[in-house]
This record gives sequence, C-alpha cells and structure tokens, in this order.
Amino acid sequence: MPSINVEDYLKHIYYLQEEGDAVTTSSLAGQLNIASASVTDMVKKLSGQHYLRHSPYRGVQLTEKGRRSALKIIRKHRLWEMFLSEVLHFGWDEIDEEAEKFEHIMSDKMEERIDEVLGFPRVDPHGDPIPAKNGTVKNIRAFPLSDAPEGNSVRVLRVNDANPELLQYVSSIGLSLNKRLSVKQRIKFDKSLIIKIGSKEIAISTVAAENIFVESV
Amino acid sequence: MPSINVEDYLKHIYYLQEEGDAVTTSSLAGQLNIASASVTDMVKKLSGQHYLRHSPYRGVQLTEKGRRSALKIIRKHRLWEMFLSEVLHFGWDEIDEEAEKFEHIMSDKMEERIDEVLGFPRVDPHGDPIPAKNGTVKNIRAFPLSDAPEGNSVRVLRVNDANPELLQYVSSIGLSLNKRLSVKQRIKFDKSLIIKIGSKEIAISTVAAENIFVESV
DNA sequence: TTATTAATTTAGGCTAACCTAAATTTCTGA
DNA sequence: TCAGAAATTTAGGTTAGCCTAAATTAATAA
Repeated sequence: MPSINVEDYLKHIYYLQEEGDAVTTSSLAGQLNIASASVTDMVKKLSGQHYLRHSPYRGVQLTEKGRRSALKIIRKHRLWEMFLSEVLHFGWDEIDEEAEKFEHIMSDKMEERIDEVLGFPRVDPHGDPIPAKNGTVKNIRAFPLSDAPEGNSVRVLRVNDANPELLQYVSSIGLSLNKRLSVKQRIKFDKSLIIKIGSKEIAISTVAAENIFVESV
Repeated sequence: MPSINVEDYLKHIYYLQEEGDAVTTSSLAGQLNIASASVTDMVKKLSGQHYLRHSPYRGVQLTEKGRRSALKIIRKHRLWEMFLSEVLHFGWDEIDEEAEKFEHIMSDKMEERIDEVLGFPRVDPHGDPIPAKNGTVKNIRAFPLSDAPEGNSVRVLRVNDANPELLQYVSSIGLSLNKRLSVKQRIKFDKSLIIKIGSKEIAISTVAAENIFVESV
C-alpha cells in the first residue's frame, strides 16, 4: 500500500505528465511545495519501488504500476469532489481542497458506495474525467477558450480547478459547465477576449481564457 | 491544531477516563497498541502542551483543554458514523473502523454540513451520545444487560462498538437499538442469561450481556 | 567553444513517533 | 516489612520526509 506521500507524488507526476512537458525535479518540487533536494530523495525511492523511471538530471516517467496507482487516487479524488458537490452542497471552488485529504483514506468499499449513490458519474464538477476502475480515462477533446477564433460559438467542457478564485470568477460572470458562449472579438494588444454569454458581452483576460476549455458548437 | 496522533491519544484517554478507572501508561499503550515507553514520551509532550496532567508512575488526567479537544474528535467520529450508516448504508459493524480515519481530517465546515443533512442527531448508530458543539455530552442512563435482574423487562439503549463481531452477533439474534427484551433466567453456573425477544428465547453469554446497555421499561 | 547560469544531486541534519533493553519506582503478599 | 514482581520511565536507536549548503552536471548565450 503506497503511503499518503507516495500517492501525492504519483498524482502530481501524472498531472505534469498529462500537460505534455517533461517532469523535472523542480516542476515536481514546485507542485508539491517542497525543496528540490527532497524530491530527488523520494524519486530515488519511488524508482526503487518501480513506480517510475528516473534518468538523473533529465526527469521522470511513470511506469505502468505508477500510472495505475496515480489513477486510483485521481478517481477517488474526483468521486469525492462529486460527492461533496452533489450531496453536501459544497461550492465548486471549495471541493478540490477538501478532496485532497479524503482521497488518501477512502476505502475501496466507500469508493464503490459513493460511485453508486452518485449514479456512476463520468466527469467531476469541473469537467475533469473520472478514471474508470480498470484504469481507462476518457479523453476530453476540448481546447482552451484563448485559442478560439473570433466569431466562434463554443460550449464550456472543463474549467481548471487549481485556482478557487478563477472558479469563483467564472461563476460570477454566469459561466458554468455546458454553458454556451461566442467569441465577439480578440484584442491583439493584450490578447484578452470579448465574449458574449446570453445577451451580455464581457471582457475576459487571457489568463482566465487559458483555463476555460471548450468545444466548438 | 493537534496532530492526528495527539488527537488519538486524547480520544483514548477520554474513553478510559469515562470508564472510571485511573488512566495508566499501560492501559493507554493497550488501547493504542504501542509500547508503554512510547506512551511515556507522548504523555510528557502532551503534558507540556497542557492537554493533560501527569503524575509520574501514577497516571494521567485530561485538563479542560484536553477534554475539549477529545470531545471535538469524538463528535466528528460519531457524526461520521451516523453519516456512513444513514447515507452510505454501511453496516453498524463497519462504521467504527471507517470513522477512525475520517474524524481527523473532517473540517469544521463538513462537520456542520453533515450535522444538517442528518437532522442534528443526538446519538450515533450504536447509541453513543454525540457531543454537542459546546462540549456538552448527554449522559445515557443505561446499565449493562448482565446486571438486569431475573424477570426484568428492558429496552436496548446502547451497544459497545469496539467489537464488530459482537455487533454482528447482536444483529443476528434480532436485537437493535430500542428493541425490547426480558430476562427469563440468570444461570448461576456461568453467569449467562436466557432472554426473550418477541417470542424467541435465546441464551446469551455474560461477555455479550456486559456490552449491551439497557434501561428498565 | 567556452564561460556563466540554472538545474540537479549529494552530504549532513532535523523532527515526530515509534521501538527494545535497562534502570527505577511502586505494589503485593508471605 | 521487605523481597520479588509488575509497571513505568530512561537511554539509545530507527524510519520517513523534510531541510540547507555544497558539489556536480547540463543548458545557453556571447
């Protein structure tokens, strides 16, 4: 049984790997908010236990064993977020932090019960896919709103949950999962956007638009 | 904020104190399943933080601060048991173990949400009182079934939750909270009892009878 | 190409909880 | 009452994760 710490390392490595870049000691240290030297230690340990491969000075890559462990935790995390949202009525800006702790102590039995109670959901409240028990993850085919061409009509599929303030902001302008909007204008100067939601036109910063993922519609 | 370990010590000290006997190093070590020497270490630390008073070689006593911390944890534990039972339909023999982990990471906000969802329950699924937020605990006036005189009619108010097998056994003979029964006969030889539940007569061991708490009716 | 900078690893330490073995104190029963 | 047994504490050690500072390797820009 991996320790809570090991689980956190694996989860963050998986996330970084998903973003496409190489997973380096410092990117991991950044995610976990600890010193790089500590990461090096742990990475050696995890490599010894075959959770990942480590080329010194180059980076890290999950093995199949590591990937499976990471997905188990991510599944529990997202199911628990869903539960907090649906059953205990927590806001979508609160659930990520709460779930950080629970994912590690949720028994497999509780995972199943919650899955049942929720009706076997496929995505969490931010639109992130919930990995299946067999390790499959649905690929969400969405691109960042910041890449949408002028005039495009799109639908919100996912919002990055890493930043509670972003989530609050997104709610406050009337956006949520599956809402439609269109890109009125792309401002060259600062790369911000003017979007139209319903009848309202709203200016949105690049940074926000980079964290809202949409599909054309 | 007390650590998970500190919380566990305080909780078990509270339980032992409640049983009436002096709380000794070895009784605590027994509860926590660790060596006595380790308990001595921690007790010194907790005494330094004014959670308890320690007379070397004599025992330990919670301070008001320690009592309050213990009750906070016990409240979370019992609310969580209730939630597992009512919402996730876990059996009463499973919930204690599950709750052991959650009590330590449940935020105050989640505690309140769960309290609400459950309708502000006063007792947990084993009949143990749920301490109020202000630190009050309702005293359950029940005596062990093993003390009930022959011919007495009683009602089950509480069952000791420390032993899952006992709980399974109690269910299997048709007993649960608030069920009525009467003591048909007390067997002198081994101090076991014959009780009548509905129309069934059943022999029950002393050890079981000592862990079922009832009131006369 | 090479010198500087940036990233990574190594070395040496710390802390919280645990352990065993040895020393000390308290309890108990003849 | 006092000697042996039982309980407790002290002493010294372990492990997992973290840290800082120093040494090493890789990347980059003149």
